[in-house]
Amino acid sequence: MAVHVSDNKRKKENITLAQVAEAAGVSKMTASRVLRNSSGFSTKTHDRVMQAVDQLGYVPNRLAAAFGSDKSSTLIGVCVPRLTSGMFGSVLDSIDHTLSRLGFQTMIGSHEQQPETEQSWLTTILSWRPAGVILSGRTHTQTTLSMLRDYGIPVVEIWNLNTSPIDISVGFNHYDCGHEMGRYIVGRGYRKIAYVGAEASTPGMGMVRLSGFKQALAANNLDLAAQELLIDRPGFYAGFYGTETILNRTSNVDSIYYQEDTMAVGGLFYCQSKGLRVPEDIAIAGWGGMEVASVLPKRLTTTSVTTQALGKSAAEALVARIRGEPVQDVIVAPTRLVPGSTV
Amino acid sequence: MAVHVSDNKRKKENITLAQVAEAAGVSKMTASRVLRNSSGFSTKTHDRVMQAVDQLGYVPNRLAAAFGSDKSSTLIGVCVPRLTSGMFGSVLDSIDHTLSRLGFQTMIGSHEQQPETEQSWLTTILSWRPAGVILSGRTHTQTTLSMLRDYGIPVVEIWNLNTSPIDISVGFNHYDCGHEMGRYIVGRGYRKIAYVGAEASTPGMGMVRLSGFKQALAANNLDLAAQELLIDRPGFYAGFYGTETILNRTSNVDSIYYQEDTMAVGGLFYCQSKGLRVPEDIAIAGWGGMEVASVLPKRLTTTSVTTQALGKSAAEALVARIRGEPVQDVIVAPTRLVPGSTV
DNA sequence: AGCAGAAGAGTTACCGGTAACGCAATCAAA
DNA sequence: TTTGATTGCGTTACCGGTAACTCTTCTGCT
Repeated sequence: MAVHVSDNKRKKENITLAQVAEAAGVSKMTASRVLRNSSGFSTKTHDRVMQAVDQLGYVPNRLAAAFGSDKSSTLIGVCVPRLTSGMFGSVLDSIDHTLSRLGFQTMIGSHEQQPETEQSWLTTILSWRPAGVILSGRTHTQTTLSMLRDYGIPVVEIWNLNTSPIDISVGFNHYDCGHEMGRYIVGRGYRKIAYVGAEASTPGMGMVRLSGFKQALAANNLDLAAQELLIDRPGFYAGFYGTETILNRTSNVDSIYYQEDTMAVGGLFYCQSKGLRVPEDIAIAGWGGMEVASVLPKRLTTTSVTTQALGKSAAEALVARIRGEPVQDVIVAPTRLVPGSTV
Repeated sequence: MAVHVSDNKRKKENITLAQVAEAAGVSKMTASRVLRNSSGFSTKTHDRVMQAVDQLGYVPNRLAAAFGSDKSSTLIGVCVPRLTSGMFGSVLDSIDHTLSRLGFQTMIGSHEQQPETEQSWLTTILSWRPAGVILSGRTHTQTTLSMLRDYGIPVVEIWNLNTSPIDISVGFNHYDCGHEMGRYIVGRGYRKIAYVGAEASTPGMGMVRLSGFKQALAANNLDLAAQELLIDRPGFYAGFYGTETILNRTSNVDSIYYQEDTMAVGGLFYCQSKGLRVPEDIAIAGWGGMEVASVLPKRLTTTSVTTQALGKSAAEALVARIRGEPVQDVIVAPTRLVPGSTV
C-alpha cells in the first residue's frame, strides 16, 4: 500500500488582519473594531472593511485573538461522564449547538465519574485559557476547586441540581425523581422492592436518586428488599445481569427500580426470558425517558428528563455570565414521572 | 433567587515561562527547550528547570505556543454526524482517549450528514489553527476540499473506507457489510426481502451498505421486495414505524434488513407487538453490533463493527502523519457478520 | 598543539490580534 | 462664539511562547 509523507505540502499564507486593513485603507485597530462589531467606526468604514474581508477571504485567527487578550476567548470546556451514553450525547449536542450559535467553541472531555480525571482534564483545558467551563462531576477534588477559584472563569455545573454551586448550577433534581418513583411504586401496591444500579468507579447521580427512593419507602415503613450495584458501565448488559443476580439471591421481589432506562430494558428482557410477567409478577421502572423505552412491547414506567433543555439552559447561562449579564445561579431542568405499563 | 455577577472575581496572575526561567537561572529559550523535551540542554539544567516548574506550579499557555509557531499546535478537530448516536459516541470516546494520551486535544463538532454544516464547522476549526482534522462526512463540498488543500494539514476520513482519500482513510467497508448480509439472508432461504433505513438529510453510509446488499440479491436474481427510507434520525422509533409502513404496504415480506441495530430492534418490537414470529414469519437483520442487541430475547443477526479500534487507528494515523512518520493511507477497520437467532 | 564539529545556552525577532491611550474633527449646549 | 463632550480613527505596546541564529565552551582526532 502506498505510503505518503505530508511534508511536501505547501501551506498557503493566511490573510491577516493587517492585510485586510491595508486593503480597506484603515488601521489594523479599526479593522479589528469593525470585525468585533465594537463601537468607534463609521458606516462607510464598516462597509469598506467588510468588502476587503470578502475580497481577500479573510479568516480570523482566534488563537491570536484569545492570546492577545484574555477577554476575547470563545472557547468553552465541557466535561461529561461518558461520550457513549445516549443521555449525555443529547446534552452535549444541545450545548454544542447553543454555544456555536452564540459564537463559542466547545472542547469536550470525559471524566468517567472520577474526580481525578476531571481534574487532569481541567488542567489541560485551562492551558487553553477558556472563557468558561461546564462540569458534570458529582464531586470535585480540592485542586479542581482551587484551580477554578484562582482562574476566575464562569463555571456551570450540570446534571445534578446543586443548591450551593461553585458558580451556576443547571440540573435535574435527582433526589425528587427517586422519591417520586418510590411513592408511585408503593402506591401501586408493591412491597418487596429492589434497586439495580451500576457504577464504573465512584458513585454518580444514581446514588442520589436511590436515596430519594429509599426515603419514600421509609415514609411507608418499607426498606429496600434487595439492592445490586454492579461495578460496570450502566447499560443494557448491566441491567440484564444485575436483574439475574437480584432475583437469584432474593425471592419474591415484586418490583425493581433501575438506575437508567437502558438497565431497565436489560432487566425487562431478562424477566421475559424467564417467563416472568411484567408487571403482574414483577414491576420495572427506569429513569431517563430514553427513546428505546417508547418502542418496547410494554411502555416502560420511567422518569422523563429534558436533556435538550438542560444543555441549552446551561450554555445560555454560561454565556450570560461571561458577558456579565445577570443570571440565576440555580436552574432546575424539568423531569416528569411517566407511568407506563411496567409498574 | 440570588443573582450574581462575576466581574468582581480576582484573577490570579498566571506564572509564565519567563518566571520559570528566571527561577531556574536560565533563559526563556532554554526553559522552553526543556519543557518540550527537545535537545540542547544538560541534565543539570533540565533538573533545575523542572524544579522551578514544580515549585511555581507553572501551567503552560498552549494558546501562546500554538500561536507563536504553527508547528506546535496540539489541537485536533473532529467532526461526526451526530453526538447522540451510540456508535459515534464510542468512536469519539476512543479518539479522544487516544489523542489525549498522545498529547493532543480534540475539538468536536457534528454535521448531521450535511456537507454544508461540515464546511462551516471546518471554517471555524481552521480559525483555531489545528494540527489536523478527522472528518466523517460521506461527501464534502468543493470549498471544504479546497480549504483543506490550501491549509495543508493532515486529514483523516473515518467511518467509510475510501480508496482514494484526501489524505488518510480509516473506515469500514460498508459495501462488503451489505453484500455479506445479503448473501447470508438469501442463503438462509429468504426471498421476499425488504430494507428499512432513515436519513435525516443527505444519504450516509447506510446507502452504501444498501447497494452492496442489493448487489448480493441481484447475484441471486433477486430484487428488493420493498424499501422504506424514513426522513428521520435512525433509531428505535424510526425502525418501529418503518417496519409498520413496509408491512402494511407490501404483503408476504419474509425478511427485513435494517440500516442499524437500533432500527432493527425497533422493528423487532413492532413484529412482536403484531404477533409475528421471528424468524419463522419474518427475519430481521441489523448493522453495528450494538450492546442492546445482545440482551434481546433473541440475539439479533447483525454485523459487528469495531468502533473502538476505528477511533484508535484514526487517531494514531493522524498523529503519525502530523509527526511526519510514514502511515498507511487506507486502513480497514474490521467488521464481522454475527449470526443470531433472528434470521 | 591545532582544528573541526558537537553540545549547551543566550539573543533577537516575530506570530496576529487587542487594550489603552492620544489626537483631531465634529457636535451640542451655554 | 466658546467650551466640553463625543465620535472616529491611529499609535504604541504587549500577550507568552518558539524559530533561527549566534556565541561559547567542550570534545575527539590528526
